Amino acid sequence: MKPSFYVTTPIYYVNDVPHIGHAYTTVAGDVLARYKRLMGYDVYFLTGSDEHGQKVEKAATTAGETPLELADRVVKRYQALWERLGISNNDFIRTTQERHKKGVAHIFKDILDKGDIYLGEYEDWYCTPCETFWPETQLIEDRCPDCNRPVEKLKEESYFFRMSKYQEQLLAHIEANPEFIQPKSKRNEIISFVKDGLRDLSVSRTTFTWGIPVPGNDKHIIYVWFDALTNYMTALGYPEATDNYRNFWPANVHLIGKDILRFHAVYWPTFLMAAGLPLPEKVFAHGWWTVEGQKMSKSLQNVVEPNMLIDKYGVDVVRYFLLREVPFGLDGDFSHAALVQRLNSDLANDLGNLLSRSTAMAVKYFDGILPAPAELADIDQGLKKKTTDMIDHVDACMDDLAFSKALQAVWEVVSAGNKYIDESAPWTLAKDPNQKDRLATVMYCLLESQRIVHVLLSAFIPATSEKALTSLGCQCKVEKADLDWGGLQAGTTIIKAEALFPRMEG
RNA sequence: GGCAGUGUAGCUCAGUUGGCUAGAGCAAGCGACUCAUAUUCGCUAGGUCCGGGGUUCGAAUCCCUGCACUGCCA
Repeated sequence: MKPSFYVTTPIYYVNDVPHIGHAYTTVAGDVLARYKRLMGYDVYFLTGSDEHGQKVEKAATTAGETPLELADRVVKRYQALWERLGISNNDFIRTTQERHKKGVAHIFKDILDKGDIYLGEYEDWYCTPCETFWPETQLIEDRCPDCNRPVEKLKEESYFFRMSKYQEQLLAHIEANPEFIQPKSKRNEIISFVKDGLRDLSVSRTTFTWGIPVPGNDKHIIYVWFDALTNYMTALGYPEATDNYRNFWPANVHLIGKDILRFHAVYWPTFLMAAGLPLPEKVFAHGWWTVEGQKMSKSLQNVVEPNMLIDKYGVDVVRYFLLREVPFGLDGDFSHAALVQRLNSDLANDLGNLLSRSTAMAVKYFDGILPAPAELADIDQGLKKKTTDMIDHVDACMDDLAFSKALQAVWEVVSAGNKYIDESAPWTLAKDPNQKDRLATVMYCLLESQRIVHVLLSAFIPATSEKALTSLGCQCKVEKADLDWGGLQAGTTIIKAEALFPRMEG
Protein backbone atom coordinates (compact mmCIF):
# COMPACT_ATOMS: atom_id res chain seq x y z
CA MET A 1 0.00 0.00 0.00
CA LYS A 2 1.15 3.50 -0.78
CA PRO A 3 2.16 5.70 2.12
CA SER A 4 -0.22 8.59 2.62
CA PHE A 5 0.51 12.28 2.72
CA TYR A 6 -1.90 14.99 3.74
CA VAL A 7 -1.11 18.65 3.10
CA THR A 8 -3.39 21.61 3.68
CA THR A 9 -3.52 25.31 3.02
CA PRO A 10 -5.56 27.59 5.22
CA ILE A 11 -9.11 28.14 4.12
CA TYR A 12 -9.24 31.63 2.73
CA TYR A 13 -11.69 34.22 3.92
CA VAL A 14 -14.29 34.98 1.29
CA ASN A 15 -14.34 38.61 2.25
CA ASP A 16 -10.73 39.03 1.08
CA VAL A 17 -9.57 39.58 -2.46
CA PRO A 18 -7.05 36.93 -3.53
CA HIS A 19 -3.53 38.32 -3.55
CA ILE A 20 0.00 37.08 -3.91
CA GLY A 21 0.05 35.79 -0.33
CA HIS A 22 -2.85 33.43 -0.95
CA ALA A 23 -1.25 32.30 -4.15
CA TYR A 24 2.05 31.71 -2.38
CA THR A 25 0.69 29.30 0.21
CA THR A 26 -1.40 27.49 -2.32
CA VAL A 27 1.37 27.09 -4.88
CA ALA A 28 3.68 25.80 -2.16
CA GLY A 29 1.06 23.25 -1.17
CA ASP A 30 0.59 22.27 -4.77
CA VAL A 31 4.29 21.76 -5.38
CA LEU A 32 4.55 19.63 -2.29
CA ALA A 33 1.48 17.62 -3.27
CA ARG A 34 2.73 17.05 -6.81
CA TYR A 35 6.16 16.13 -5.55
CA LYS A 36 4.83 13.59 -3.07
CA ARG A 37 2.57 12.06 -5.70
CA LEU A 38 5.57 11.76 -7.96
CA MET A 39 7.43 10.00 -5.18
CA GLY A 40 4.69 7.43 -4.86
CA TYR A 41 2.59 8.79 -2.04
CA ASP A 42 -1.15 8.67 -1.82
CA VAL A 43 -1.67 12.41 -1.45
CA TYR A 44 -4.59 14.42 -0.20
CA PHE A 45 -4.20 18.12 -0.84
CA LEU A 46 -6.86 20.34 0.66
CA THR A 47 -7.72 23.97 0.29
CA GLY A 48 -11.00 25.79 0.74
CA SER A 49 -12.84 28.83 1.97
CA ASP A 50 -13.80 30.31 5.31
CA GLU A 51 -17.26 31.76 4.88
CA HIS A 52 -18.65 32.50 8.32
CA GLY A 53 -18.35 35.46 10.62
CA GLN A 54 -19.50 38.94 11.27
CA LYS A 55 -17.58 40.57 8.44
CA VAL A 56 -19.23 38.39 5.83
CA GLU A 57 -22.60 38.96 7.42
CA LYS A 58 -22.11 42.71 7.28
CA ALA A 59 -20.72 42.76 3.77
CA ALA A 60 -23.68 40.75 2.57
CA THR A 61 -26.12 43.12 4.20
CA THR A 62 -24.38 46.03 2.56
CA ALA A 63 -24.49 44.30 -0.82
CA GLY A 64 -28.15 43.45 -0.33
CA GLU A 65 -27.74 39.72 -0.46
CA THR A 66 -27.63 36.82 1.94
CA PRO A 67 -24.27 35.80 3.37
CA LEU A 68 -24.44 32.56 1.46
CA GLU A 69 -25.15 34.36 -1.79
CA LEU A 70 -22.13 36.50 -1.16
CA ALA A 71 -20.00 33.49 -0.39
CA ASP A 72 -21.20 31.63 -3.47
CA ARG A 73 -20.33 34.58 -5.59
CA VAL A 74 -16.97 35.34 -4.08
CA VAL A 75 -15.60 31.86 -3.56
CA LYS A 76 -15.38 31.55 -7.31
CA ARG A 77 -12.57 34.10 -7.34
CA TYR A 78 -10.41 31.71 -5.42
CA GLN A 79 -11.48 28.66 -7.33
CA ALA A 80 -10.86 30.34 -10.67
CA LEU A 81 -7.44 31.48 -9.56
CA TRP A 82 -6.44 28.01 -8.41
CA GLU A 83 -7.58 26.69 -11.74
CA ARG A 84 -5.35 29.12 -13.56
CA LEU A 85 -2.40 28.44 -11.29
CA GLY A 86 -2.66 24.73 -11.99
CA ILE A 87 -3.44 23.85 -8.40
CA SER A 88 -4.02 20.12 -8.03
CA ASN A 89 -6.09 20.07 -4.87
CA ASN A 90 -8.10 16.93 -4.22
CA ASP A 91 -10.86 18.78 -2.46
CA PHE A 92 -12.16 22.24 -1.77
CA ILE A 93 -13.97 22.65 1.48
CA ARG A 94 -16.34 25.46 2.28
CA THR A 95 -17.30 26.08 5.87
CA THR A 96 -20.91 26.50 4.80
CA GLN A 97 -21.11 22.91 3.61
CA GLU A 98 -23.18 20.43 5.60
CA ARG A 99 -20.26 18.05 6.04
CA HIS A 100 -18.30 20.79 7.72
CA LYS A 101 -21.04 22.18 9.94
CA LYS A 102 -21.86 18.70 11.14
CA GLY A 103 -18.27 18.00 12.08
CA VAL A 104 -17.76 21.30 13.89
CA ALA A 105 -20.90 20.82 15.93
CA HIS A 106 -19.73 17.34 16.77
CA ILE A 107 -16.30 18.23 18.07
CA PHE A 108 -17.70 21.21 19.97
CA LYS A 109 -20.27 19.03 21.68
CA ASP A 110 -17.70 16.38 22.35
CA ILE A 111 -15.42 18.80 24.19
CA LEU A 112 -18.44 20.34 25.93
CA ASP A 113 -19.52 16.91 27.15
CA LYS A 114 -16.03 16.20 28.37
CA GLY A 115 -16.17 19.37 30.40
CA ASP A 116 -13.47 21.39 28.69
CA ILE A 117 -15.96 23.81 27.22
CA TYR A 118 -18.09 25.60 29.79
CA LEU A 119 -20.53 28.46 29.88
CA GLY A 120 -19.24 31.65 31.44
CA GLU A 121 -19.19 35.38 31.04
CA TYR A 122 -17.04 37.42 28.74
CA GLU A 123 -16.39 40.88 30.01
CA ASP A 124 -14.68 43.52 27.96
CA TRP A 125 -14.94 46.93 26.43
CA TYR A 126 -17.59 47.12 23.77
CA CYS A 127 -18.04 49.57 20.94
CA THR A 128 -21.71 49.55 20.10
CA PRO A 129 -21.54 51.09 16.60
CA CYS A 130 -18.79 48.68 15.61
CA GLU A 131 -20.34 45.78 17.48
CA THR A 132 -16.87 44.79 18.58
CA PHE A 133 -15.30 43.85 21.88
CA TRP A 134 -11.87 45.28 22.60
CA PRO A 135 -9.40 44.25 25.26
CA GLU A 136 -8.40 47.14 27.46
CA THR A 137 -4.86 47.09 26.10
CA GLN A 138 -6.00 47.79 22.57
CA LEU A 139 -8.05 50.84 23.41
CA ILE A 140 -6.64 54.15 22.30
CA GLU A 141 -7.16 56.70 25.05
CA ASP A 142 -10.12 54.68 26.28
CA ARG A 143 -11.79 54.86 22.91
CA CYS A 144 -12.49 52.40 20.12
CA PRO A 145 -9.36 51.92 18.01
CA ASP A 146 -11.50 51.63 14.89
CA CYS A 147 -13.90 54.55 15.14
CA ASN A 148 -12.54 56.53 18.08
CA ARG A 149 -15.90 56.58 19.82
CA PRO A 150 -16.33 55.89 23.51
CA VAL A 151 -16.62 52.27 24.57
CA GLU A 152 -18.48 50.72 27.46
CA LYS A 153 -17.79 47.78 29.70
CA LEU A 154 -20.08 44.98 28.72
CA LYS A 155 -20.67 41.45 29.81
CA GLU A 156 -21.62 38.82 27.37
CA GLU A 157 -22.48 35.23 28.07
CA SER A 158 -19.95 33.06 26.30
CA TYR A 159 -18.70 29.53 26.11
CA PHE A 160 -15.09 29.10 27.06
CA PHE A 161 -12.58 26.50 26.10
CA ARG A 162 -10.38 25.37 28.97
CA MET A 163 -7.18 26.11 27.10
CA SER A 164 -5.27 26.82 30.30
CA LYS A 165 -5.56 23.18 31.21
CA TYR A 166 -3.45 22.14 28.21
CA GLN A 167 -0.57 24.50 28.67
CA GLU A 168 1.90 21.97 30.01
CA GLN A 169 0.79 19.23 27.68
CA LEU A 170 1.21 21.50 24.68
CA LEU A 171 4.60 22.70 25.83
CA ALA A 172 5.73 19.14 26.34
CA HIS A 173 4.56 18.24 22.86
CA ILE A 174 6.34 21.16 21.24
CA GLU A 175 9.53 20.38 23.08
CA ALA A 176 9.39 16.69 22.29
CA ASN A 177 8.72 17.38 18.61
CA PRO A 178 11.19 19.91 17.23
CA GLU A 179 9.62 19.62 13.79
CA PHE A 180 6.14 20.41 14.99
CA ILE A 181 6.36 24.15 14.54
CA GLN A 182 8.57 25.56 11.82
CA PRO A 183 10.60 27.52 11.05
CA LYS A 184 12.57 27.49 14.27
CA SER A 185 12.22 31.22 14.91
CA LYS A 186 8.45 30.84 14.93
CA ARG A 187 8.72 27.80 17.15
CA ASN A 188 10.61 29.89 19.70
CA GLU A 189 7.94 32.55 19.62
CA ILE A 190 5.23 30.04 20.30
CA ILE A 191 7.18 28.45 23.13
CA SER A 192 7.56 31.78 24.85
CA PHE A 193 3.93 32.59 24.24
CA VAL A 194 2.80 29.35 25.82
CA LYS A 195 5.20 29.73 28.71
CA ASP A 196 3.70 33.13 29.44
CA GLY A 197 0.54 31.27 30.28
CA LEU A 198 -2.55 30.22 28.38
CA ARG A 199 -5.89 31.66 29.33
CA ASP A 200 -9.22 30.08 28.66
CA LEU A 201 -10.51 31.04 25.27
CA SER A 202 -13.90 32.44 24.44
CA VAL A 203 -15.30 30.14 21.78
CA SER A 204 -18.76 31.52 21.15
CA ARG A 205 -20.35 34.83 20.26
CA THR A 206 -23.86 36.18 20.52
CA THR A 207 -23.41 39.42 18.58
CA PHE A 208 -24.09 37.95 15.17
CA THR A 209 -25.76 34.92 13.68
CA TRP A 210 -23.80 33.98 10.54
CA GLY A 211 -22.04 30.86 11.68
CA ILE A 212 -22.50 27.48 13.25
CA PRO A 213 -24.75 27.48 16.33
CA VAL A 214 -23.56 25.92 19.56
CA PRO A 215 -25.28 22.54 19.85
CA GLY A 216 -28.16 22.87 22.28
CA ASN A 217 -27.92 26.64 22.61
CA ASP A 218 -28.37 28.37 19.31
CA LYS A 219 -28.22 31.84 20.81
CA HIS A 220 -24.50 31.23 20.57
CA ILE A 221 -22.47 31.04 17.41
CA ILE A 222 -19.26 29.03 17.48
CA TYR A 223 -16.12 31.20 17.36
CA VAL A 224 -14.86 31.53 13.80
CA TRP A 225 -11.44 30.04 14.47
CA PHE A 226 -12.91 27.02 16.20
CA ASP A 227 -15.13 26.65 13.17
CA ALA A 228 -12.42 27.27 10.59
CA LEU A 229 -9.63 25.10 12.00
CA THR A 230 -11.83 22.07 12.12
CA ASN A 231 -12.03 22.08 8.31
CA TYR A 232 -8.83 20.07 8.19
CA MET A 233 -10.75 17.11 9.59
CA THR A 234 -14.26 17.67 8.35
CA ALA A 235 -13.02 17.60 4.77
CA LEU A 236 -11.88 14.06 5.39
CA GLY A 237 -15.25 13.02 6.76
CA TYR A 238 -14.78 13.57 10.48
CA PRO A 239 -16.49 12.51 12.71
CA GLU A 240 -17.26 9.48 10.55
CA ALA A 241 -14.45 6.96 10.28
CA THR A 242 -14.35 7.28 6.50
CA ASP A 243 -11.50 5.90 4.41
CA ASN A 244 -10.14 9.39 3.93
CA TYR A 245 -10.26 10.17 7.60
CA ARG A 246 -8.52 6.97 8.55
CA ASN A 247 -5.91 7.32 5.82
CA PHE A 248 -5.05 10.94 6.12
CA TRP A 249 -5.59 12.20 9.65
CA PRO A 250 -3.45 13.52 11.26
CA ALA A 251 -2.17 15.87 8.59
CA ASN A 252 1.48 15.72 7.65
CA VAL A 253 1.72 19.44 7.22
CA HIS A 254 -0.42 22.51 7.60
CA LEU A 255 1.00 25.29 5.45
CA ILE A 256 0.11 28.72 6.76
CA GLY A 257 1.18 32.34 6.69
CA LYS A 258 2.93 33.61 9.77
CA ASP A 259 -0.02 35.81 10.71
CA ILE A 260 -2.13 32.83 11.70
CA LEU A 261 0.51 30.82 13.46
CA ARG A 262 -0.94 31.10 16.94
CA PHE A 263 -4.27 29.70 15.89
CA HIS A 264 -2.56 26.71 14.32
CA ALA A 265 0.19 26.12 16.84
CA VAL A 266 -1.70 26.80 20.06
CA TYR A 267 -5.46 26.82 19.67
CA TRP A 268 -5.79 23.98 17.19
CA PRO A 269 -3.53 21.49 19.00
CA THR A 270 -5.22 22.15 22.33
CA PHE A 271 -8.67 21.68 20.78
CA LEU A 272 -7.47 18.36 19.46
CA MET A 273 -5.99 17.37 22.79
CA ALA A 274 -9.28 18.11 24.48
CA ALA A 275 -11.09 15.99 21.91
CA GLY A 276 -8.56 13.20 22.36
CA LEU A 277 -7.46 13.34 18.72
CA PRO A 278 -3.98 13.09 17.23
CA LEU A 279 -2.12 16.30 16.39
CA PRO A 280 -0.85 17.30 12.98
CA GLU A 281 2.76 16.42 12.39
CA LYS A 282 3.94 19.82 11.28
CA VAL A 283 2.77 23.41 11.11
CA PHE A 284 4.91 25.50 8.80
CA ALA A 285 4.56 29.28 8.81
CA HIS A 286 5.95 30.94 5.74
CA GLY A 287 6.85 34.61 5.46
CA TRP A 288 5.21 37.60 3.88
CA TRP A 289 5.82 39.38 0.64
CA THR A 290 6.55 43.02 0.43
CA VAL A 291 6.06 44.67 -2.94
CA GLU A 292 8.82 46.70 -4.51
CA GLY A 293 10.23 47.11 -1.03
CA GLN A 294 7.01 48.26 0.57
CA LYS A 295 4.49 46.58 2.76
CA MET A 296 1.51 45.39 0.78
CA SER A 297 -1.62 47.26 1.73
CA LYS A 298 -4.89 48.35 0.30
CA SER A 299 -4.24 51.97 1.10
CA LEU A 300 -0.97 51.94 -0.82
CA GLN A 301 -2.84 50.26 -3.66
CA ASN A 302 0.11 48.01 -4.28
CA VAL A 303 -1.62 44.69 -3.71
CA VAL A 304 -0.29 42.25 -6.26
CA GLU A 305 -3.08 40.57 -8.12
CA PRO A 306 -2.06 37.05 -9.15
CA ASN A 307 -4.22 36.96 -12.26
CA MET A 308 -2.39 39.98 -13.58
CA LEU A 309 0.94 38.25 -13.00
CA ILE A 310 -0.21 35.16 -14.84
CA ASP A 311 -1.41 37.26 -17.77
CA LYS A 312 1.85 39.08 -17.94
CA TYR A 313 4.39 36.35 -17.27
CA GLY A 314 2.69 32.98 -17.46
CA VAL A 315 1.76 30.49 -14.78
CA ASP A 316 5.04 28.64 -14.48
CA VAL A 317 7.11 31.80 -14.28
CA VAL A 318 5.00 32.93 -11.34
CA ARG A 319 5.15 29.54 -9.65
CA TYR A 320 8.89 29.35 -10.13
CA PHE A 321 9.53 32.86 -8.91
CA LEU A 322 7.48 32.46 -5.75
CA LEU A 323 9.30 29.34 -4.65
CA ARG A 324 12.77 30.17 -5.90
CA GLU A 325 13.22 33.76 -4.91
CA VAL A 326 12.90 33.45 -1.15
CA PRO A 327 13.70 30.66 1.31
CA PHE A 328 10.39 29.29 2.52
CA GLY A 329 9.80 30.65 6.00
CA LEU A 330 11.44 34.03 5.46
CA ASP A 331 9.89 37.26 4.24
CA GLY A 332 10.64 38.29 0.71
CA ASP A 333 10.24 41.13 -1.67
CA PHE A 334 8.25 40.90 -4.85
CA SER A 335 9.40 43.13 -7.67
CA HIS A 336 8.91 42.95 -11.38
CA ALA A 337 12.61 43.49 -11.92
CA ALA A 338 13.47 40.50 -9.74
CA LEU A 339 10.88 38.37 -11.47
CA VAL A 340 12.13 39.29 -14.92
CA GLN A 341 15.65 38.59 -13.74
CA ARG A 342 14.67 35.09 -12.66
CA LEU A 343 12.77 34.56 -15.86
CA ASN A 344 15.59 35.60 -18.14
CA SER A 345 18.49 34.17 -16.23
CA ASP A 346 17.21 30.92 -14.72
CA LEU A 347 14.34 29.96 -16.95
CA ALA A 348 15.13 31.29 -20.41
CA ASN A 349 18.93 31.35 -20.50
CA ASP A 350 19.75 28.35 -18.34
CA LEU A 351 16.87 25.91 -18.49
CA GLY A 352 15.08 26.79 -21.71
CA ASN A 353 18.13 27.42 -23.81
CA LEU A 354 19.74 24.19 -22.62
CA LEU A 355 16.83 22.17 -23.92
CA SER A 356 16.73 24.24 -27.04
CA ARG A 357 20.38 23.73 -27.97
CA SER A 358 20.33 20.07 -26.96
CA THR A 359 17.31 19.08 -28.97
CA ALA A 360 18.49 21.17 -31.91
CA MET A 361 21.69 19.15 -32.03
CA ALA A 362 19.85 15.85 -31.71
CA VAL A 363 17.80 16.83 -34.73
CA LYS A 364 20.74 18.17 -36.65
CA TYR A 365 23.14 15.31 -36.04
CA PHE A 366 20.81 12.33 -35.81
CA ASP A 367 17.68 13.47 -37.58
CA GLY A 368 15.98 13.47 -34.20
CA ILE A 369 16.33 9.73 -33.70
CA LEU A 370 17.98 9.25 -30.33
CA PRO A 371 21.02 6.99 -30.70
CA ALA A 372 22.07 4.42 -28.13
CA PRO A 373 24.98 5.51 -25.95
CA ALA A 374 28.31 3.73 -26.10
CA GLU A 375 30.37 3.27 -22.97
CA LEU A 376 30.37 6.37 -20.78
CA ALA A 377 33.60 8.32 -20.52
CA ASP A 378 34.61 10.08 -17.31
CA ILE A 379 32.98 13.30 -18.33
CA ASP A 380 29.71 11.48 -19.05
CA GLN A 381 29.88 9.66 -15.73
CA GLY A 382 30.36 13.03 -14.11
CA LEU A 383 27.14 14.39 -15.53
CA LYS A 384 25.30 11.21 -14.71
CA LYS A 385 26.49 11.28 -11.12
CA LYS A 386 25.59 14.94 -10.67
CA THR A 387 22.14 14.19 -11.99
CA THR A 388 21.44 11.13 -9.88
CA ASP A 389 22.98 12.63 -6.74
CA MET A 390 20.72 15.61 -7.13
CA ILE A 391 17.61 13.48 -6.67
CA ASP A 392 18.35 12.61 -3.04
CA HIS A 393 19.44 16.14 -2.35
CA VAL A 394 16.16 17.48 -3.66
CA ASP A 395 14.26 14.93 -1.64
CA ALA A 396 15.94 16.05 1.57
CA CYS A 397 15.15 19.67 0.75
CA MET A 398 11.52 18.87 0.07
CA ASP A 399 11.22 17.13 3.42
CA ASP A 400 12.28 20.39 5.00
CA LEU A 401 9.99 22.37 2.70
CA ALA A 402 13.13 24.10 1.44
CA PHE A 403 11.71 24.73 -1.99
CA SER A 404 14.26 27.33 -2.93
CA LYS A 405 17.15 25.04 -2.04
CA ALA A 406 15.58 22.19 -3.96
CA LEU A 407 15.42 24.36 -7.06
CA GLN A 408 19.00 25.46 -6.59
CA ALA A 409 20.01 21.82 -6.50
CA VAL A 410 18.16 21.19 -9.75
CA TRP A 411 19.80 24.19 -11.33
CA GLU A 412 23.23 22.90 -10.47
CA VAL A 413 22.47 20.05 -12.84
CA VAL A 414 21.13 22.43 -15.45
CA SER A 415 24.39 24.36 -15.26
CA ALA A 416 26.34 21.13 -15.38
CA GLY A 417 24.48 20.33 -18.60
CA ASN A 418 25.46 23.61 -20.20
CA LYS A 419 29.04 23.13 -19.14
CA TYR A 420 29.02 19.55 -20.38
CA ILE A 421 28.10 20.74 -23.86
CA ASP A 422 30.96 23.20 -23.95
CA GLU A 423 33.44 20.64 -22.72
CA SER A 424 32.36 17.85 -25.00
CA ALA A 425 31.83 20.16 -28.01
CA PRO A 426 29.41 18.05 -30.03
CA TRP A 427 29.84 20.32 -33.07
CA THR A 428 33.46 19.26 -33.25
CA LEU A 429 32.61 15.58 -32.85
CA ALA A 430 30.05 15.93 -35.61
CA LYS A 431 32.71 16.87 -38.11
CA ASP A 432 34.55 13.60 -37.64
CA PRO A 433 32.71 10.47 -38.85
CA ASN A 434 34.91 8.33 -36.59
CA GLN A 435 33.45 10.08 -33.57
CA LYS A 436 29.88 9.10 -34.32
CA ASP A 437 29.64 6.82 -31.26
CA ARG A 438 31.16 9.43 -29.04
CA LEU A 439 28.69 12.02 -30.30
CA ALA A 440 25.85 9.58 -29.73
CA THR A 441 26.92 9.05 -26.15
CA VAL A 442 27.19 12.75 -25.46
CA MET A 443 23.77 13.44 -26.90
CA TYR A 444 22.24 10.63 -24.92
CA CYS A 445 23.70 11.76 -21.59
CA LEU A 446 22.77 15.35 -22.27
CA LEU A 447 19.16 14.57 -23.01
CA GLU A 448 18.81 11.96 -20.30
CA SER A 449 20.03 14.38 -17.66
CA GLN A 450 17.43 16.87 -18.76
CA ARG A 451 14.71 14.28 -18.83
CA ILE A 452 15.32 13.61 -15.15
CA VAL A 453 15.48 17.33 -14.42
CA HIS A 454 12.09 17.82 -15.99
CA VAL A 455 10.57 14.86 -14.20
CA LEU A 456 11.47 16.59 -10.94
CA LEU A 457 10.45 20.00 -12.20
CA SER A 458 7.01 18.65 -13.05
CA ALA A 459 6.15 19.35 -9.42
CA PHE A 460 7.16 22.99 -9.75
CA ILE A 461 6.44 24.04 -13.31
CA PRO A 462 4.12 21.33 -14.61
CA ALA A 463 3.09 22.90 -17.91
CA THR A 464 6.68 23.60 -18.91
CA SER A 465 7.95 20.19 -17.91
CA GLU A 466 5.24 18.61 -19.95
CA LYS A 467 6.40 20.50 -23.01
CA ALA A 468 10.00 19.58 -22.34
CA LEU A 469 9.25 15.91 -21.80
CA THR A 470 7.20 15.85 -24.96
CA SER A 471 10.05 17.17 -27.01
CA LEU A 472 12.22 14.48 -25.41
CA GLY A 473 9.75 11.88 -26.58
CA CYS A 474 8.63 10.97 -23.07
CA GLN A 475 5.31 10.35 -21.46
CA CYS A 476 4.11 13.36 -19.59
CA LYS A 477 2.68 11.35 -16.75
CA VAL A 478 5.65 10.66 -14.54
CA GLU A 479 6.37 8.51 -11.55
CA LYS A 480 9.25 7.72 -9.27
CA ALA A 481 10.80 5.10 -11.58
CA ASP A 482 11.22 7.81 -14.18
CA LEU A 483 13.93 9.29 -12.01
CA ASP A 484 16.22 6.36 -12.75
CA TRP A 485 19.04 6.99 -15.19
CA GLY A 486 18.47 5.16 -18.46
CA GLY A 487 14.81 5.94 -18.94
CA LEU A 488 15.36 7.41 -22.37
CA GLN A 489 15.08 4.68 -24.97
CA ALA A 490 17.32 4.58 -28.03
CA GLY A 491 15.27 5.17 -31.13
CA THR A 492 13.01 7.72 -29.47
CA THR A 493 12.17 10.68 -31.65
CA ILE A 494 13.48 13.96 -30.32
CA ILE A 495 11.76 17.12 -31.44
CA LYS A 496 13.48 20.48 -31.51
CA ALA A 497 12.00 22.28 -28.52
CA GLU A 498 10.35 25.63 -28.90
CA ALA A 499 11.66 28.24 -26.50
CA LEU A 500 10.23 27.21 -23.14
CA PHE A 501 10.38 30.77 -21.86
CA PRO A 502 10.66 33.89 -23.96
CA ARG A 503 13.02 36.46 -22.55
CA MET A 504 11.51 39.74 -21.46
CA GLU A 505 12.88 43.23 -21.32
CA GLY A 506 13.55 44.41 -17.78
C1' G B 1 9.61 47.56 28.80
C1' G B 2 10.38 41.73 28.63
C1' C B 3 12.00 37.66 25.42
C1' A B 4 14.10 36.01 20.79
C1' G B 5 16.77 37.01 16.47
C1' U B 6 19.54 39.63 12.64
C1' G B 7 23.82 42.88 10.93
C1' U B 8 29.42 38.90 5.80
C1' A B 9 31.56 41.37 -1.60
C1' G B 10 27.08 46.61 -5.53
C1' C B 11 22.42 43.32 -4.58
C1' U B 12 20.41 38.53 -2.27
C1' C B 13 22.49 35.44 0.89
C1' A B 14 25.92 30.33 2.50
C1' G B 15 29.32 29.90 6.19
C1' U B 16 28.69 22.67 10.44
C1' U B 17 30.94 21.29 16.91
C1' G B 18 36.35 28.22 16.46
C1' G B 19 41.64 26.48 12.14
C1' C B 20 44.23 26.19 5.08
C1' U B 21 45.07 32.66 1.19
C1' A B 22 36.24 34.19 3.87
C1' G B 23 32.37 31.41 -0.33
C1' A B 24 27.76 31.05 -3.98
C1' G B 25 24.13 33.24 -7.29
C1' C B 26 22.93 37.80 -9.78
C1' A B 27 24.86 42.44 -11.55
C1' A B 28 29.81 44.54 -13.75
C1' G B 29 34.60 43.90 -16.68
C1' C B 30 37.73 40.80 -19.89
C1' G B 31 38.46 36.47 -22.88
C1' A B 32 36.67 31.81 -25.58
C1' C B 33 33.18 28.96 -28.45
C1' U B 34 29.14 28.77 -32.10
C1' C B 35 24.93 23.71 -31.08
C1' A B 36 21.35 27.28 -28.96
C1' U B 37 16.16 32.04 -27.07
C1' A B 38 22.93 37.63 -28.79
C1' U B 39 22.34 32.23 -25.55
C1' U B 40 26.66 29.23 -23.05
C1' C B 41 31.69 28.37 -20.98
C1' G B 42 36.22 30.37 -18.49
C1' C B 43 38.73 34.25 -15.82
C1' U B 44 38.42 38.84 -12.85
C1' A B 45 35.81 41.30 -7.47
C1' G B 46 41.37 43.04 -3.19
C1' G B 47 34.73 42.80 1.07
C1' U B 48 37.26 47.11 8.54
C1' C B 49 32.94 39.48 8.06
C1' C B 50 28.31 46.49 12.20
C1' G B 51 31.84 49.31 16.10
C1' G B 52 34.83 48.40 20.65
C1' G B 53 36.97 45.09 24.25
C1' G B 54 38.14 40.03 25.85
C1' U B 55 39.23 34.41 25.76
C1' U B 56 42.60 31.44 22.57
C1' C B 57 48.45 29.25 19.38
C1' G B 58 44.29 30.85 16.19
C1' A B 59 37.49 33.74 15.72
C1' A B 60 32.92 35.85 10.79
C1' U B 61 32.39 31.51 14.12
C1' C B 62 32.85 31.73 21.83
C1' C B 63 32.21 35.80 26.03
C1' C B 64 31.21 41.14 27.39
C1' U B 65 29.70 45.87 25.67
C1' G B 66 27.84 49.74 22.25
C1' C B 67 25.01 50.90 17.74
C1' A B 68 21.29 49.68 13.97
C1' C B 69 17.30 46.77 12.37
C1' U B 70 13.34 42.77 12.82
C1' G B 71 9.84 39.53 15.14
C1' C B 72 6.80 37.83 19.34
C1' C B 73 4.76 39.34 23.94
C1' A B 74 3.22 43.31 27.34
